[in-house]
Amino acid sequence: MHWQTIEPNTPFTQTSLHETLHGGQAFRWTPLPAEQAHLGIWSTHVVKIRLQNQSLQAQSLTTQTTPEDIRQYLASSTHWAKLADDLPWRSDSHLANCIDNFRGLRLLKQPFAETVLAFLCSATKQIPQIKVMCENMAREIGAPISDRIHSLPTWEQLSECTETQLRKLSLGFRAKNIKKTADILAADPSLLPQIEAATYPEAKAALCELPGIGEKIADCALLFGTAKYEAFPVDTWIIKTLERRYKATGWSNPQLAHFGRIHFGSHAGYAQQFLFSHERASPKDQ
DNA sequence: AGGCAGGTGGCCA
DNA sequence: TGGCCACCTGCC
Repeated sequence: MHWQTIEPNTPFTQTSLHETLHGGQAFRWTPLPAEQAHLGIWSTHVVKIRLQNQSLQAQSLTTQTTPEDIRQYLASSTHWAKLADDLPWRSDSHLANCIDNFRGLRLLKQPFAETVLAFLCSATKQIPQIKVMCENMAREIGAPISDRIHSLPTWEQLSECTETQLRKLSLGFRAKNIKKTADILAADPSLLPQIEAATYPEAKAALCELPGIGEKIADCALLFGTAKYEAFPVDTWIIKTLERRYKATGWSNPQLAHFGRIHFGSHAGYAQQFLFSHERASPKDQ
């Protein structure tokens, strides 16, 4: 059990690492202030991460976890600085400011099935509540993987629960959607892998067929779970940003999504994450 | 005490 | 299409 270097000369700053792990892409990370580190859980992995002297280091608490598993989750081989430079910040001073404030921010590549589940929980919920729902599902349904730590349940495991059981996990009205989606996904285990392999428009259309998944949740699942960076989730935060800073007052959500794709380009979802982080951190700042 | 929160789906003009 | 509205739950 020791610290291993995951990325020497990492582009992360403490701020952008923190925002990447705790800013609403993933819901199973805990800050460890005493160690200046972060503890996270995905799939069957339990990992501590810290930034020290421009080096990103990790410690696996599960024996089967390799540095390559961690690099894949963190999308370490993606050239994030180049992706950010390709965004239209030269003609968009607000975007330039957001990129500056969160230099090194990136999009995680989480297990797709877990991302779909977490964002099915996200409807009209804030991050702390989504975390509680994920922990409840893991504790009560998921498989144990480490000392008092459980994986998120698989869709197969969820399909074996009743809606009533799920409601006890403070999922609220989301329980019905999760149950119905679980029945569909358990009956066809190839569906999510097929969606992940499809193009963005095909994948989004297929996801929106599932109960409780509309455009916003589909875009989040594709952006954070399949690395399809053209996905541009239109949520309450980005609506506020586009209204106030891009003068898009009174626009419909599809109009806002269209604007995002046109203005920010093929990696609009990456731009969205910078705007989202900035808006969340300083909603009133001009 | 009541409104609101990283939405979606149904219903009605 | 566009505008309600219900839907669980917890926090301010």
